[in-house]
Amino acid sequence: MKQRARTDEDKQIRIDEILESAKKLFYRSGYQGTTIEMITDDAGLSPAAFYRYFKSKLEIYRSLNSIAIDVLQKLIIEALGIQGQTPPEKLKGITNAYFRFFSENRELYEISAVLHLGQREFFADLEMVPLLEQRTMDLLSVIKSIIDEGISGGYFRDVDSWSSAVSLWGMIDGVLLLEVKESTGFTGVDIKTLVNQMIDIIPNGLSAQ
Amino acid sequence: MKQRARTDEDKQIRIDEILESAKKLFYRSGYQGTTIEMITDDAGLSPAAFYRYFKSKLEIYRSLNSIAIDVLQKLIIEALGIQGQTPPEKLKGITNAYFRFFSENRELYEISAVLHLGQREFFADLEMVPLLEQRTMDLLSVIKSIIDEGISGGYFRDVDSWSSAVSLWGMIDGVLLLEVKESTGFTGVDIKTLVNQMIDIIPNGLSAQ
Amino acid sequence: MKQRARTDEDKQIRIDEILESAKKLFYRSGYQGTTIEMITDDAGLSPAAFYRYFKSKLEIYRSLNSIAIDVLQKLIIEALGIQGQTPPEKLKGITNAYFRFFSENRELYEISAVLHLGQREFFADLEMVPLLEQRTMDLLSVIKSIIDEGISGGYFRDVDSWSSAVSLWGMIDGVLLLEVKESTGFTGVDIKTLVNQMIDIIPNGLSAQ
Amino acid sequence: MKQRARTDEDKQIRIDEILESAKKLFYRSGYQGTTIEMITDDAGLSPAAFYRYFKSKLEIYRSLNSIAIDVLQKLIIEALGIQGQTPPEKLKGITNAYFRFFSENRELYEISAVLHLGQREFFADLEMVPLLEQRTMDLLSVIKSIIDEGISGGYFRDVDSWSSAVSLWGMIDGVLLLEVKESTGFTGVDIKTLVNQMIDIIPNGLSAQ
DNA sequence: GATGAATGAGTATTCATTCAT
DNA sequence: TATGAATGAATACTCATTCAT
Repeated sequence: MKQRARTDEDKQIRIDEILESAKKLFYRSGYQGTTIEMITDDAGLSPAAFYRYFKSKLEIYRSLNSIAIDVLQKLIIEALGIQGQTPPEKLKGITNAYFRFFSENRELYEISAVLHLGQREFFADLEMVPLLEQRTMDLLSVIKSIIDEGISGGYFRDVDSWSSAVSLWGMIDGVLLLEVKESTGFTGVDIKTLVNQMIDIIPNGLSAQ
Repeated sequence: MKQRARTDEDKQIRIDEILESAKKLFYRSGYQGTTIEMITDDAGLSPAAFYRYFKSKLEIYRSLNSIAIDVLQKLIIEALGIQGQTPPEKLKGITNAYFRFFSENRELYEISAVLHLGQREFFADLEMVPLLEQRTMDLLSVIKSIIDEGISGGYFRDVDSWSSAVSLWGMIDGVLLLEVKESTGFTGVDIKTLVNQMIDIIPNGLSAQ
Repeated sequence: MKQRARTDEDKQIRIDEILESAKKLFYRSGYQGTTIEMITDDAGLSPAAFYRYFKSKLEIYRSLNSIAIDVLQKLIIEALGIQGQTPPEKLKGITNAYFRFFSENRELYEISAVLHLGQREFFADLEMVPLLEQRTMDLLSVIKSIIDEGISGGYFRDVDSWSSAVSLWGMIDGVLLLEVKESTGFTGVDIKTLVNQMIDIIPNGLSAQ
Repeated sequence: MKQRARTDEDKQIRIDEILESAKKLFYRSGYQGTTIEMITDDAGLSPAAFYRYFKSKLEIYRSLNSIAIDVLQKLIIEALGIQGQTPPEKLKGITNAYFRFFSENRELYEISAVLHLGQREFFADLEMVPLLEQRTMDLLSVIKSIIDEGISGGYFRDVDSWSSAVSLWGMIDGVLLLEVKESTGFTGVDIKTLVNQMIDIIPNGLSAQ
């Protein structure tokens, strides 16, 4: 039997342990492939104990999504906090921030960006969707305003800033997914190279002068 | 009771019916959300009959993946068959071919590009993965050779053609995923616009002259 | 493994076997006290097989209630079918019919009249309540019309026929419940005697002339 | 944290609080539907503390049964305490006393008369059952002696007093159960009317002179 | 004496797959 | 060949009760 969590601090530690186990296992085995028992085994608890800390499997999944969004947001804010950047530098900064999120928090990345693709079940959870959409909109707005700033500053040509922002977001995510799909393995190109390639193509394009 | 499949042709028809049902249902309900019984009900068969034609649920899923990649390959070959295209036109053609695959074969697209993300189970297969990888490599090689051709023909600047090819592939996929993730809905930008935006950005970049 | 139910007749037999097991066990152990496993063990099946025949535990419970009501109704119709009865004889006939239902179908009696007392859960099942209420109203209407007939025929004094009918129904049920509560045991009076006593008291009262 | 119960009096207060919570919750949610945690939450205690005062869930349920029968007995003694009543008046008094118990202590009524019907678990108790039976016998004896007194005093005809007593007890209970079963609702007759109807029928019967 | 964390034993239900006919 | 009945193995979640502090 696991030592009891007596203080509030102990309790938080216990919650964190469970979250950590769940994060690892969701990443490794997916949502459906992870059972409460796997999580509690990993955390050294009985399955029943899980329910003292989380009210359902979906709830812990949701918690991890929230955490993921917070982590990503913090990285992006940090990237934009550097003074005196030009709009192209800022775009590059955001791309790198997302890449950092991906590489330093791979488990959270997959949980928040990958696992629910094609799982209607999650979208049935009405609580989570608006949160995710709102956060995504926030990020897209930031990108849009950088593009606008770039256009009026003469850095970028006069593209439609909103659809460009959305499309860029998709492109970035798509490149990172290559690693998830293990395409980096069989193509023999590491993800960092691919991201850099994209960072080069997006502002400059492929065309010769 | 369904009539018996006596000839090989009958058998193929039966297989196709099952595949059709499975395709529809995997798309609609996801992999886990689709049961063998749902598939056989839809195809007008008994659950047991399923196992005469496919050895497991995973196997039919893999078959659909194979089909998907065949369809995509055919569309790409078709796009490249047009005579007298410049390399930029060819790249655009490939992008559009993939987009056609996405819009005209949405079910196959999701099955091959989305549903198994985050499902290790799928990748654990020893037989299927090399096949899929080989097919992907073929497509990437085509893109690479177009880029090479573009570079030597003075259309493109001197980028690394292989990593550019891989990275482009990811970018295209990422934009299409925006529709899957229903991001087109809440951002209010339709997928065609996003693809066009990308088709503009990839050769030309965002930068002003 | 149990022999398979191949024909429709076999299937009905299987359903009946399961119903029989469930009836016995619900009677013996109550609703909550009976598990699907107990039922299928008794019927010689696996728990999973249960769900081919009934969609849930509540559904089989509901089926048994329906059966109970049908049996009771048949007995009452039979009792009233005898020609040339006076209203007091008819009332006595109904009481005896209910008593027959009780003694010959004790399990169904408890399932339909006892088990759901004090279990809010059942009343949450919106499908069953109207059915039970409708059938009860039907029976009460029959009693009421007998009383009316008795009053106009000079057999009974001028009581309010509806509230008398309802109240009589309660009184009859209450006496039968004495057996359920095992009060007949420790009081040393058998249920038949108690019913007869009631059959004497209801028309004649306790008072001396 | 609840203050500690130091004196015996404190302890009794604590016990009463728990009983009060349990009474409310058993009535509201039934026996199975009530959890120890619900009770202790309501009483402002920890689950573990419950077990200092009661040895099990069943035990507190039984305690409430004991209390119920005490309350009922007191009301009946009170009813019979009125001087100069004839036997018919006494019988009516007892019926009204039981009705008062029902309407003024509805929670205890349901706990003692309803909730455990069909729950063998409850009757499996070796200690409680004799107590309840003894108390019931006491009440029945009182009724019997009133009937005897009525017979010898010329008020009642010469019925078997013991079986009449038992049967009357059942009839009274049956009418009250109509309210529990919510039959008063759909029949549109209130319980007071039904009880009065019964109070009229029992001495006088239905028959015309 | 009091707490609340921890758990064992349970429960209804699901589903890919097999097998008797 | 085709069927659909049958099932083993899961699996999320619950709750009375215990126990370390």
